Amino acid sequence: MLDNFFNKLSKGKTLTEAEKAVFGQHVTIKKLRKHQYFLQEGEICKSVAFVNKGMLRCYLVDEKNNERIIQFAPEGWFISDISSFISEDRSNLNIDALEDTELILISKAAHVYLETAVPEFFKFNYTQYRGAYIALQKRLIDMFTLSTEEKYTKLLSIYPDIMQRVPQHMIASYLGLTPETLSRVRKKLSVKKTGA
Amino acid sequence: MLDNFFNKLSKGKTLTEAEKAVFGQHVTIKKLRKHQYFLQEGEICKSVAFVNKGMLRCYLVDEKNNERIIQFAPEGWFISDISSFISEDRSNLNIDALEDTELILISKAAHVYLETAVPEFFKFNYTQYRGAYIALQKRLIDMFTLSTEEKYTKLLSIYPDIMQRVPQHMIASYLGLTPETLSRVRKKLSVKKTGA
DNA sequence: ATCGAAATCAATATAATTTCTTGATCCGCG
DNA sequence: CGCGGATCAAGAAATTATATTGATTTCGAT
Repeated sequence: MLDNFFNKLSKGKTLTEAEKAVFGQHVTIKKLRKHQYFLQEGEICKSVAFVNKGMLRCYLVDEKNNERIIQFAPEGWFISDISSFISEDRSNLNIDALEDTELILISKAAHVYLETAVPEFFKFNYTQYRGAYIALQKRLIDMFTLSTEEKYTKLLSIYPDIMQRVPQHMIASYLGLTPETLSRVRKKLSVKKTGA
Repeated sequence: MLDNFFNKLSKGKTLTEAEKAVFGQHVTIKKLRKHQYFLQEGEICKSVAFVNKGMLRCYLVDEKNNERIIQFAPEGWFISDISSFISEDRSNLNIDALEDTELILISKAAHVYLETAVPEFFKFNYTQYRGAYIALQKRLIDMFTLSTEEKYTKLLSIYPDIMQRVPQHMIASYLGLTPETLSRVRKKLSVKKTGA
């Protein structure tokens, strides 16, 4: 059940059976159907979720009422509104399932406990946040420097798997484009390849 | 905003403006998208919902993993797992939205308060439960005594509106039939009408 | 034991909804 | 001005949900 989770955590090192057991006791499984929310605007985010199966998206709703996608999270990824999780105030993000999904939830208490009880977990989180920070910074820079076309092709090359599973209009939303514009960019690209 | 709600409550009598204001303070609005849960198995039901717009269904999942629909709730109806609401233990029912829906939620504290503060509300609930009890008893009797065909036609005649808005396989589930069987019953009926 | 009502299994048809594309037009900015 | 992209509107294409049908099986009541 928790195998994917353990593999992810112990990348490189291995967890002892005792440590695995500790996780087993502090973690809960939750299944979401497609479209179901993990977190809704206004709620306090009570846990960090490891995606064991399926896929989620994290988005916010802007003034004009369109959904702006911040992040996708397929199997093997963690997702949460860390800000809300840590400071325990109301989230302005929404996180919902793009497919039927299975999550492994780590509550705040569990999180705190596990970080001390399993040093490996602490280190893991450290690496995780640092990595996430770096990735986000890159994304920000790309947003400033790349052309729309480049943003899209780069995205494709980094997450080809995700891009296949997600409807185009969500990719557009992730890139900050309208679906129409993305459709046209794709057409242009395919012409490039096909033609001379 | 709360007009439908007040109309329903004050059927016959009229609420004073003061009373309406009291309601306004103790009640919250919640919007659900199609498919979204109001209550999920395992949770404690924290409020009674008045359906202001849209429609919900209440169902349980049986041993064989099929959904058995207990109740539909279109606009103007109340829905909740009263058992869980009153005794505050985990529900084994699921309630979700069949359409985009707007609910008016009455928390337990609000419910208790309002019943004393607004005698009209107390009486209303009294009538409501009594009526619900009677209706349920009738349904039970019908389940025992009517043929499948009769159950279906009776359902149609009592809730023609609901039957139109709900997919057939859910009606089948409500009647305890497979979708195939219901489809055949309907065919037989239409032949009856059309033919000689 | 057997008849009939309904379940089950499998395939297909139909309908509804989502997703994608395209054209026309407009808008802001360097 | 001219470019990149938004907006609006209409269709097309694809996917998913819903409904029907036939063949076969199960099971309780006669």
